[in-house]
Amino acid sequence: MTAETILVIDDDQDLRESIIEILENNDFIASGCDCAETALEKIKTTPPRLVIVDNMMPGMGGMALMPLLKLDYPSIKIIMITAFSTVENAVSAMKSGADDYLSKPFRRDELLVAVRRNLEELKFSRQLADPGMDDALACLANQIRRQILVALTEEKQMRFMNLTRHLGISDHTKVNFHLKNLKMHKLISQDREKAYQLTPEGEKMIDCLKLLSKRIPS
Amino acid sequence: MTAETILVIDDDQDLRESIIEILENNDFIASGCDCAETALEKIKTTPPRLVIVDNMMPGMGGMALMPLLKLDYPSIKIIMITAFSTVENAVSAMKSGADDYLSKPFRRDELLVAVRRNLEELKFSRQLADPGMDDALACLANQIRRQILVALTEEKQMRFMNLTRHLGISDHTKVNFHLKNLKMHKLISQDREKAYQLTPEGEKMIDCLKLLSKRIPS
DNA sequence: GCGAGTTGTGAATTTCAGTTCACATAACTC
DNA sequence: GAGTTATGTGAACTGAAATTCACAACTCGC
Repeated sequence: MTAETILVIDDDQDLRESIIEILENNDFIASGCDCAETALEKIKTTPPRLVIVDNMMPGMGGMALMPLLKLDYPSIKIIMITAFSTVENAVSAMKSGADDYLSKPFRRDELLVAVRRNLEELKFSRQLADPGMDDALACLANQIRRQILVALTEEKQMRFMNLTRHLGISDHTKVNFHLKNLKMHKLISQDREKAYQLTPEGEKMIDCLKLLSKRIPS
Repeated sequence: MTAETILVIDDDQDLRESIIEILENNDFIASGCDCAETALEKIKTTPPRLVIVDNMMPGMGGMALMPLLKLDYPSIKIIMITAFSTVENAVSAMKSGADDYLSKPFRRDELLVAVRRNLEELKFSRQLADPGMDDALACLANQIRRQILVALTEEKQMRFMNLTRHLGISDHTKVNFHLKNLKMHKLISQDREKAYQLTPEGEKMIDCLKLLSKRIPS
């Protein structure tokens, strides 16, 4: 139902218009911009689902545009296209936030495959309302529990009182409460020596937190 | 304090040992494996901070190893090295979970730069215990609020009753409570027409949720 | 202007996470 | 084996989050 809008940013008018034509012939809603600066203006009023951006442009290049875009509109997918492509360039594009990377010249079906694949990934959002996430998120929404997880990533494993002192909490039963909570959610486990350690799920959580901390400014 | 351990996975013994030597000369703790299968065993007992893996190996290749590794140990950084590198290969390596990508032959300082950069990123974890994250996480730890955010990403903007019906909630004041909550946390805003929409922060949150939903199995 | 639907507020109540306290058992120290 | 530290449990208490209810203002069609 909602429109699959795509913005094509390229200073080469021929290429830009031919990409737009290909997209429109395949039932996408596409529009174009000839430079990164006007693209940013345009996105401010009508943010697209996906952006196709050329690397080499007068003014701000695609490589500089991507971090700006990801910062303000992290859900917009970015496909970078570039003429003089090298491995180094591709790697740094992906690290700068590109979701896909195409070398010029590319075939029309290469383009369409990349576009469809990236739009498909956006559909993930349907799952977000899953009530199963309540538990996971509520479990992390507590500073002490996060501190415990962090302590265990750093020290691999710790005993009870050891951990309590490490956190600087005088009431050991409070720590115990949160340990039980984490254990119940299978984020940490305890061996015969009574030492606590992260489970694989716990490691995943820490990884999630890392991602979040990069994205939540505050 | 905690050791910066690195595992080098390469079937070429000469290259593997020379990489280990470079790393050890620079105060890292490095060890090696000659294939992906034994690497997985080894990681199970002593997980490293970072893995350097060759793409082409007899048995499981580096490209197949990465998703397995990221699934069980998402916090381990992966640097892929490969002899016959192409742009396509680099792009697909990054999409499969590589954090960096080096083409053979590489200079020792290229290797060291990549290793140091990736280990540096791991230090992010120090921030995770930040109490400022309580708010953000608590706000998301509620199904109704997540449903609202998802609805607004899909529909761009919605009025009050419209949204309430969309969620299938009979009591409109309940929805109002969560809307107020989201508004207070600046994840959504309301225009003069009284329609609600996501703020840029709200978009970031949705993006975070998307990341989480990919990683939390449940 | 009237009636129906929309959008909202504030107070009362319920629910549940988190804290604190009092106590118990194991483990270790000398 | 007496004393001390480590580890843990259960019940009572506290407060914030969430729900429900009663009501009010506003807007729109007619």
